[in-house]
Amino acid sequence: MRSQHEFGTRERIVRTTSRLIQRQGYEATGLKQISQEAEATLGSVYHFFPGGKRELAVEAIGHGEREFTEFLQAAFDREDDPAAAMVACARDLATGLRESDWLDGCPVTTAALESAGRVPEIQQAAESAYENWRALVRAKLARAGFAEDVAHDLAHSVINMLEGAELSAQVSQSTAPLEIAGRHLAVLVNAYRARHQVATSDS
Amino acid sequence: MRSQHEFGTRERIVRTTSRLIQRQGYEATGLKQISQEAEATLGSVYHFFPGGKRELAVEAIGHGEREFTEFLQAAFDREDDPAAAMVACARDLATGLRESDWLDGCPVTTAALESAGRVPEIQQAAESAYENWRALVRAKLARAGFAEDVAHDLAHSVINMLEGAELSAQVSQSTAPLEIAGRHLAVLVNAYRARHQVATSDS
DNA sequence: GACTAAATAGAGCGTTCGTTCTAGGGGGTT
DNA sequence: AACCCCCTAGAACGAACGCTCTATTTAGTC
Repeated sequence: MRSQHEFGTRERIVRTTSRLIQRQGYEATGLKQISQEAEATLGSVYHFFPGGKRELAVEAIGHGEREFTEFLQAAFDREDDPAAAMVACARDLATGLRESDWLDGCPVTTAALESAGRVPEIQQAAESAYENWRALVRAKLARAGFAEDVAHDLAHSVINMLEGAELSAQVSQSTAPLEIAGRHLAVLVNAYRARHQVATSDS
Repeated sequence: MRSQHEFGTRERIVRTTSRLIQRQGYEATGLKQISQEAEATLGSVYHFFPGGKRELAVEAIGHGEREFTEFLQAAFDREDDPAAAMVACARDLATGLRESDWLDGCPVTTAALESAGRVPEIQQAAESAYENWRALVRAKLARAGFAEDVAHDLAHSVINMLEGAELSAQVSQSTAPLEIAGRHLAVLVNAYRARHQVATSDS
């Protein structure tokens, strides 16, 4: 956070906006605050983003999408078994949330909800983020031998459960929802695996 | 929505605020808009809610909590089997969402995310809402014979999955996430039932 | 060294925000 | 009729909002 001197002005603005939107949402985040915390001026903001706040927010959501994609990818590369990977995801999500004093939830969700049906560009950026995350999970499950339609449906529920659990963890300031989510996702994944392959140990 | 002449001024203000917060969040909802749509004046708003916008928002979230509690209760009364009740919940949620042109998501979540760590009163109101909803699910599962700790954990994941799926459905303007969530919640619930009771048919 | 385009700088626009304030109506009790 | 009190009414405040505008500085090319 402190001193992002290694980044160019444009990148600094995007990163700052992404973090601010993650913590306080789209509406509560002002361009003045962004320019101050990014150590840029209002002139610079409008130079790089002539479309104003909306264009900047779309870019910031794209940044958040990339961030979480890397997070998922790392967990999937570390754990071979999909069920184990879900548990690891939930655990790491809980750790990150606690270490940020319950401030850094999903970098996309808040803006997505605020803008649903009101700011189409932002809604589309959020939809694209969710779709790409689901595709990542789907690919992981397919690689593990799950049928395509099963993997497609499971990917929806994995992302949705993680999303809901993170929201719940943030609001209740507790890691319990995410830990439970990890366990239950493993049970769910193994339930579908058991139907087509061999039985597995439970969580 | 149109013409709430049967309600008193105070009730009209609370209902309008709840609906506006549900659709566009806490920050984007102004007191002027509230007083206009509630057909009240600013003076009335401050008369009933001297604490201003925050006090009104807390009341509105409480109204949203009661609304969803009644929704859950109705589904639980209609369906005896918990797994079937989850499927019904998800289906009805999807129907309501589509019929509102994907505008009316969870009346609590948006404000909860916007205010997490910044507006304690609102965060607490949201936390209390989630806790009460979980208690309802927990009681339903306990009544169906689930052990207390199992019911406690399942209640978390049921609410979180519905929450995440509704968010996803709203952003992608599709009922698919909620339908999948209903099916998967039934599988999850039955997976735990199978461990302690008898095997059941799948979804 | 002169020319050009990119980037930075910040004053100021009109608007809207949450809030405060004082004044005015509408019934009920005495 | 006089009184009181709950409620309504809306003008006005300072602050903050997104955005526009005109300069000025910086960096690269001939």
